[in-house]
Amino acid sequence: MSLPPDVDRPVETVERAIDIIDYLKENGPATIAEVTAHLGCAKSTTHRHLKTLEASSFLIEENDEYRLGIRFLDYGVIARDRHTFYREVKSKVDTLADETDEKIWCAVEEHGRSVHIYGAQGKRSVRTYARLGHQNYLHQHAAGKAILAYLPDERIDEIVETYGLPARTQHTITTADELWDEIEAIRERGYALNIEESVEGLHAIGAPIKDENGTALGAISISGPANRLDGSFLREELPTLLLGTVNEITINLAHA
Amino acid sequence: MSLPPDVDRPVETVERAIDIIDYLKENGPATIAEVTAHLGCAKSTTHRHLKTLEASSFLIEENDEYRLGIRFLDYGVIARDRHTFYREVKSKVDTLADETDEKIWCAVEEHGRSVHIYGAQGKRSVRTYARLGHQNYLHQHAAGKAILAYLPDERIDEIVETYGLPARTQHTITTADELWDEIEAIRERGYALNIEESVEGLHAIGAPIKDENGTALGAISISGPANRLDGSFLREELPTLLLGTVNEITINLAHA
DNA sequence: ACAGCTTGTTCGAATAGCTTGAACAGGCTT
DNA sequence: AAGCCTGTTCAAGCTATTCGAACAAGCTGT
Repeated sequence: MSLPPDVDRPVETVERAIDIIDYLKENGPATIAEVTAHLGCAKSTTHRHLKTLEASSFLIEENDEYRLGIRFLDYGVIARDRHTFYREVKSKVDTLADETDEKIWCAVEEHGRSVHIYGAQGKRSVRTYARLGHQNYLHQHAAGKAILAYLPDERIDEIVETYGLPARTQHTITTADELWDEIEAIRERGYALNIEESVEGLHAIGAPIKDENGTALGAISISGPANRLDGSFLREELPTLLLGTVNEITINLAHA
Repeated sequence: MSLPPDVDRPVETVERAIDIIDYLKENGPATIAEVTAHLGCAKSTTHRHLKTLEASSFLIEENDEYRLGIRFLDYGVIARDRHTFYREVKSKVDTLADETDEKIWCAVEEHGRSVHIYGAQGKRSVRTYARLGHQNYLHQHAAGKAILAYLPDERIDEIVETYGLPARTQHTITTADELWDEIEAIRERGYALNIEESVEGLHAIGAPIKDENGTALGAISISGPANRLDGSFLREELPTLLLGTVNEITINLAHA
């Protein structure tokens, strides 16, 4: 139910419009001809679709090229602001960034994947592929694994079955057995570690934000270079700090 | 050309999908029944549309209600990052916020309206209706007026004709004559003032970021309470600071 | 406990409208 | 000036959307 549904008879015309949007997202601004070649339909069809999407400012035409409109930000920001704990989390994430000087992310789960809804950088924080709004596989990073470990077991199975366990580095968990061992460990510790599983040379720690039933709503992670985030700093100091923060958030949520 | 086009024969099925998305944006999560009532079509039609949009994670179903997916953030952030000067502007905006302790916004123009693509708050900064991604009328605020003043005259006419000059407060400019006088003044000064024209008790100053032809690509604004942003601070110190920053950005853009 | 209300979902038939492909207008280059 | 690109328009055909009824399932209240 919380995975993208297999629709029996989807609205194909809308699927085509989404295809256009996704193409422009992946490939940047494009001409009608380019989009037509991608869709494999008549040029006039593409034209009509592009103009329809442009009328709502989802697309913008510039020099005979179409690109995504900044309008998408509006929808995204509204979706984010409506998340119950976004406001709660934002200030705590900022504080953590100040205290640790590292990169902090807050991620939520949607359709069995994680999306970064807020990030704050400390003074020394690294820049990785991670980006606001970016979708990730749950098993590939600290916040995702923290979320995964606090979902119902059947849900975990569903997710693994749907998406598989694609690798990102040579340290990424790629088998169900490894994953269940890891989940076991996370549940005992209360937090997840990412030891170069998403990016070579990057370590991270993640802890879940749970609802009243103990199910994960999202997670917060601290990430930084492997040499700096290591030893007792990674396995004692940071966990204490992070779990404290997450605990505060959970309590505030329970009384909201 | 840079206004939302009047499409002769739009793809009505896509327009319906957009209508659904807009409804959820305005009204928050809704059930199929509620969306159906809004659309005025058969329940099965709504169902098929919702499921199609959910399959692409644009919508998320939770407890028999549909809401906007955080996925929109992804598209919005990508659209923003592709703007030539976003990176350039971001660090400067952060610096301005530190230096002034006030709220700084960067806006770009799309389809004759302005969209906030980045904002930074100083320690004392106020919170207004302004929001990341929010669309505004150009004539209603400082950044918008700064953009408007540095568009070609015909373009200004087009925009006024399309959107009119709706008021927001009793100080908002509402006639074309007033607007042209204001534009004249902005062009002479090099920056725009907003004296309670968007929010009662709020003053702001805005300056344009121009391309090599002198046409506005966007603008940066500083806003704060009327009592603090006033007198020589508003009309001398802040303009010097803002125009300096904007000038730096323009130079950097010219050599990018 | 059962009836009556919801809710979401499925399916066949009809027709609305999407797609097509050709033709047109305009701007470049050759 | 001819050719070849663009983007755009239009009529005709047929696909796919829409409709409305029927179904399953979950509540509510009698």
